Amino acid sequence: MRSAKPKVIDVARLAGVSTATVSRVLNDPSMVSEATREAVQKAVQDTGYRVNRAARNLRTNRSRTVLALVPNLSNPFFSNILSGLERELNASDYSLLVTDSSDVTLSSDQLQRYISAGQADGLIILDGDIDQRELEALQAVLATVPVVFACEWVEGFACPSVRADNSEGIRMLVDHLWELGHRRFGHVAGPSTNVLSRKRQEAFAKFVRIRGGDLRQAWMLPGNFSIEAGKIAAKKVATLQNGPTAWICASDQIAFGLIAGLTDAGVKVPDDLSVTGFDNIEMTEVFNPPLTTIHQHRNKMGNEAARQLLHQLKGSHKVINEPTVMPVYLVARKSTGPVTQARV
Amino acid sequence: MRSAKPKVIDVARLAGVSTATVSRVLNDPSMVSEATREAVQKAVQDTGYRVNRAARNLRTNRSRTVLALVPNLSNPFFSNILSGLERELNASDYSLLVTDSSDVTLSSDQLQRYISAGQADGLIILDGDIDQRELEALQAVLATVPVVFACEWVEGFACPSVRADNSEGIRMLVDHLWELGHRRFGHVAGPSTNVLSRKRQEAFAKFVRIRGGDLRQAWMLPGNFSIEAGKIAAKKVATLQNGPTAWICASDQIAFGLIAGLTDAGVKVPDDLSVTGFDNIEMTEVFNPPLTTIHQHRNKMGNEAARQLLHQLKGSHKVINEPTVMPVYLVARKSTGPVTQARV
DNA sequence: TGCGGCCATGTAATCGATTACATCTCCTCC
DNA sequence: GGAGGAGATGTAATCGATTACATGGCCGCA
Repeated sequence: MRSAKPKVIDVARLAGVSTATVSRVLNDPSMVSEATREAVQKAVQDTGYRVNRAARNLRTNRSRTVLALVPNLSNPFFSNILSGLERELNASDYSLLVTDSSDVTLSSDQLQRYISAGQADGLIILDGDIDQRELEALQAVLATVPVVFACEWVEGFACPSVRADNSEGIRMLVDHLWELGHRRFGHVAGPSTNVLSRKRQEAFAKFVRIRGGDLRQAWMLPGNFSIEAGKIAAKKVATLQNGPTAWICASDQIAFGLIAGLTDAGVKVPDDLSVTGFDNIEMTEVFNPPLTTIHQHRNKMGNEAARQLLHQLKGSHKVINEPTVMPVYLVARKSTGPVTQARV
Repeated sequence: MRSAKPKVIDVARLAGVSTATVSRVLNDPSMVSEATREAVQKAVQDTGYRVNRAARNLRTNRSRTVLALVPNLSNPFFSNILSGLERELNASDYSLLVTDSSDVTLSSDQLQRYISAGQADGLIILDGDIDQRELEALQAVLATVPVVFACEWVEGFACPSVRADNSEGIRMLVDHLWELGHRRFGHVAGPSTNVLSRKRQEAFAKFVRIRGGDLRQAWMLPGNFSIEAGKIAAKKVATLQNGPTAWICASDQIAFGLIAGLTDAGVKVPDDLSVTGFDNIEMTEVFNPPLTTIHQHRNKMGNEAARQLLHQLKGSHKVINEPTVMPVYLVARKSTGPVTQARV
């Protein structure tokens, strides 16, 4: 082990040049003649030199680090997006800092801690549930560093975002069910404050209406994205007389809970009722019955969000505030089937 | 908006003191008289001052940041641990940097990038699958910054670690099944390179033997932690004549795949065979049948790992290389039942 | 009274890079 | 032949904190 960490000056001495030249080789090699460049690169190798990030950050006033605000780190839903983010950022030599936005009330304080302190050059927000006060803090941040929403977003907040085509996903489900003969549709929603949940619910109403299906308020049940919400909904669903033959749930978890609850109540899926989810989480495939759902490329959404942020960070400040909408795919499995004649 | 970010000097002027005093108030208030302290704190408030991390890091040669090496960020299994880490670190004003260790070959390079560059003061490794060359790089790192393993670990590598009591979990499952009357046990293992997998397999053999059960090599199937591995195992299991009546799987996913495969083959769980998982992931509860499995507090493991790292970072260099073993819990559900008389 | 010591505070060096500006060399072109 | 410009490199200022060392005031004690 070398006793002390080598510094630019050590590299410079070994290569017989000045520290400025070493720095140039590291940051913009084209400025330096080939011979010098090679000599410096060799010296870097020989000394095992690594730039001191803190020093560079101080001087350049950048951190080459991006902060991801995740609503709930322990929710597997987000890990895929994180993975996509990380890959893309690392490829550009950026690092990824993560924080749970439900943790400390995000608010100005949490954000300032990272942004004003210069710990992060940009922000990727996976959380659309931001209250008014926090939004104001965010507005202020927006003036300072680029921000991109991924997956979720806040309506009316002028800022680039990457999201799945939630509406199209619901359309696919409605069409799929329609073709199976279903005419009465029910919906179990996610949390009413959540933007994904609202979009899906709106799309549900829209496409059922377009198709000319029977749409009733009483068949649109509240919930949140949890299994528990599905179970609760199941109690209601099991008692409905002449109710929907097909239930579109705002998440796979809800669908799991709903199906589990229905099974307990003696209602069979898909024989008696069809049920669909949304997200295509890993378990949908082995669930019994395997769940018909909508797949979104969460990894790619992460990639894309990172790319958009990097794009802004690398200077071209033409910010596209138009949302980037990623395609979704219908995955038809066994939880949906032809409408039962007895129930038409 | 203030035109420029306030700096210590601005705070110092406003409070009528020197920058040194401001810094003292921020870092060790006890050194400063009460009157001055309050004046400075007020000035900090009034200016909206935030320390520049890069400058502080440069001077103190610390980053107040910890790097988590995650084998596969998109695996939900790790998100819980991350969450625990993050919470604990944030409470001590540390930040969490994450990187996917499967991403770039971790190796010296990836590590150096963070550690030698001073981007992280410590390392939390969630990945036990580290090859020999990488281990050497890691040894070198160990001399520089504290390292803690969480959940997984590398055997024979002298370094603190936090892990679940894998062996005890398997014992609980064996005992649970034994009491249900089972005497012939099978195991579907995880990847052979994985330390958790090996521990669980060893424990399986050990406790079946202790109980006096029938233990055969042919009943210990290879696999990895995936659903797919369970499905593959199912093909084999379905053909066994007079085979095990109870199957202990190294992960919940394997159990899902196994049960799904068995169901397809017309074998009923738990009527014909009992099956258990390991981990108690969220979906176990709604799976049909609900899965008997072992629960571990992944969140708390994250907390504990972070605490141990912080402990080292905060100076008390008494490193406990003894692993910290966290308790696990049996969650008995419907995938296990009394042994079928016809199969005893 | 005077000395030693403690406490609170200030002055200025320092961390390790990047980069504005200066310098020097070598060409080109009139 | 000389002005001017381009290209390569060096010198030294700079980023914004922390902290070693210096200073000054005050108290207690001989």
